[in-house]
Amino acid sequence: YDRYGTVDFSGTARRKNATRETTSTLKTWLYEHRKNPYPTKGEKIMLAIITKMTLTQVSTWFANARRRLKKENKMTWSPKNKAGDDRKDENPR
Amino acid sequence: EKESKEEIKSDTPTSNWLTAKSGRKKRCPYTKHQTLELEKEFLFNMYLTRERRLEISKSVNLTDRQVKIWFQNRRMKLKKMSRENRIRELTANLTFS
DNA sequence: GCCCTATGATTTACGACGCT
DNA sequence: TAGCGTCGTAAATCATAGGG
Repeated sequence: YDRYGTVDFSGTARRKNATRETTSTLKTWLYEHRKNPYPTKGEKIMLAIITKMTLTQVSTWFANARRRLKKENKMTWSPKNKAGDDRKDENPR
Repeated sequence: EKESKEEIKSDTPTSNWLTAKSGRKKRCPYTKHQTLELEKEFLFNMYLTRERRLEISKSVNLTDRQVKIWFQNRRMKLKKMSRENRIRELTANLTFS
């Protein structure tokens, strides 16, 4: 228990769901890039800034979104190579 | 604290890991005991020698490869936590009055 | 308040690439 | 080449916000 720092101490960030605006922004990006829903690091940073989320949260959001879309048979992109992933064109690392 | 039935066979023990076709191995959550042992070792050293890794894998009943990957993932987790703490501190000093 | 389940985060397991 | 390193991700699982 207590995955986040302290057990409720007024002010200790407990997980919060994304706001409607944030979800809307990310869903829009996802839909516009449905053929390749893998934002590059630069794109993630941009999305993180406009949604006021952290880079990690943006990555997690996309990972969950892709997987849940796939589970509902709504995968609109090519399966990506095997598992794990594939190179991300622009400045890979 | 009773660990109920620990160390249950990890589906594919010694039998194979590569013999039966190469599907990706299904994720198998480690027991509290296994995690605790790995965590203790990590506290001692973040990087394992081949010998040490072999000993550990035997003691927690995981494959050599699983232990190697566990340490790799653990180091990534540590790096992520450090990053977050750094930013948290920075933000706190900026916001605190 | 008491379930639920949708959602964000964490835990295993790899593939691709790096370096020695 | 062998072999272990990091990085990004998939998939499964976990924890709990939040709405009925």
